[in-house]
Amino acid sequence: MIEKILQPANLSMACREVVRNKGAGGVDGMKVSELEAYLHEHRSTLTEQVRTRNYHAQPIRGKEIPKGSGKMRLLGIPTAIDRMLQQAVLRVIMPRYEQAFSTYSYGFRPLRNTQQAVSKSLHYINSGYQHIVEIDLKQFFDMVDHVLLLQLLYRKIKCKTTMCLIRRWLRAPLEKDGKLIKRRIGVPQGSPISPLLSNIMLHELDTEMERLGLRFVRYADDFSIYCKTKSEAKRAGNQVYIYLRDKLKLPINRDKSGIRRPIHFQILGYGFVAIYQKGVKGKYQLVVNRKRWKSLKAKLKEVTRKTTPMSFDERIKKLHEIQRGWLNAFKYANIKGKLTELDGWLRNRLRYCIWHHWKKLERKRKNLIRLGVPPRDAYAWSRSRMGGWAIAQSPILGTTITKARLIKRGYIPLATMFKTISKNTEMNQLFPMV
DNA sequence: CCGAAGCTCCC
RNA sequence: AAAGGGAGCUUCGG
Ligand SMILES: Nc1ncnc2c1ncn2[C@H]1C[C@H](O)[C@@H](COP(=O)(O)OP(=O)(O)OP(=O)(O)O)O1
Ligand SMILES: [Mg+2]
Repeated sequence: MIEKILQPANLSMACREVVRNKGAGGVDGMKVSELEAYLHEHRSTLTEQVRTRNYHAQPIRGKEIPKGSGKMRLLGIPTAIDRMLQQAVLRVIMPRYEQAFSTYSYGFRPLRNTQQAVSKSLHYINSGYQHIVEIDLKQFFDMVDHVLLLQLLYRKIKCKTTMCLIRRWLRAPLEKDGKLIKRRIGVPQGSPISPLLSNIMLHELDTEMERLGLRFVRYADDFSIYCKTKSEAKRAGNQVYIYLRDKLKLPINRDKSGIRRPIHFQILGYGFVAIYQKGVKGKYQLVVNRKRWKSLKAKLKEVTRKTTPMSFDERIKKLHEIQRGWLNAFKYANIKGKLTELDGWLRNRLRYCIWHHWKKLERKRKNLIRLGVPPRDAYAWSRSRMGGWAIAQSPILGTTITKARLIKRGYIPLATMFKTISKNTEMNQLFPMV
């Protein structure tokens, strides 16, 4: 197996992956842009070192980054060379595991996405499984037990050299502000193979849940179990909790875990609301959760700030990029109404930018006249002492810089873009060609 | 089919 | 600065 890993073609592809990620360097300071040259020069000595098990993984560089809620996430950044070798290993061992993994596991896996996970969840809920055990593991990557993991790995990987390589990556110390820290547990958040390793660990959990006959969806360390009754849910949650604690040595995150009804359940950025319709009872549909709406709004706000120096066309272009990306991520949610609401707000933001862009009183007056305001009123409004945001919401801009005019100018509202995206994906599902 | 850039999302 | 795995979309080039 190690020969397959070290094959020139495999190494080159591994190298390319690392280079195109454009990540920062590790403890040796080698930039990813220098990696290709390094490989050309030292490929034979490197591969020989690996083959003879004389290759020693370098320490990983520790770097704290903020994660949403004021907490920090400790990244473990391996050197460019280690990242390349890990990519090479990954490309070889990933397929061997893929076939074994559960169909209900969706995170970190090729050809699988959040949409599939969420659809499965919605399907369970709408089939009457509405007591949901939600579990998130505490500090998941940091808590993975090396010994246990290596045992699990050995079941499939009999190649000593490959195992040796992986063991050394797990054992590699973490360098943080000049000090080397020994690690006995944890897969580094930042190593190319870590996500796969984490799935190998939790594959055991998947197997156990399947054995218990549970309906579940797992996305990395975030998983949910769907039950018909509350007592069933309690029992399932307890069994799984015990299994994680005793067999896998993984603690759960008590705040993010519990038993929920669909309306209070959130998964992968989505939420659920009851379908309000005659003759339909106990069915739910997908919406986007509050947090994601907030972050979208914040992003749109950022590019429609008068102080952000950008031309109107640049703003539109930027807005479209953000809109397209976000809408494609949530195209399966029922969010038309909310989008229309946001569109109203966004139009006012744009009016605000335009008004501010006119700057001079005279220009304001002339532009208002050009847009059909009687000269007297135009004069009065142009001298108004109201703040920009108040003006933007006032009827004067609403009737002059109209929705139609904004659209003519090239702006595509969220709701419109959403419709187009939905239509296209619908078409693509019917005719998967083109 | 391959490559570059950009944007979004999940963990 | 800040790493990684995965998914989606857009534009451009071969
Ligand atoms: N940028 C990232 N965002 C979220 N998770 C990441 C990221 N990179 C790697 N991961 C991996 C490592 C995490 O252990 C795992 C689960 O993420 P998450 O539940 O958000 O944090 P956590 O389990 O490390 O801490 P917590 O105790 O807050 O749940 O996903
Ligand atoms: Mg967690």
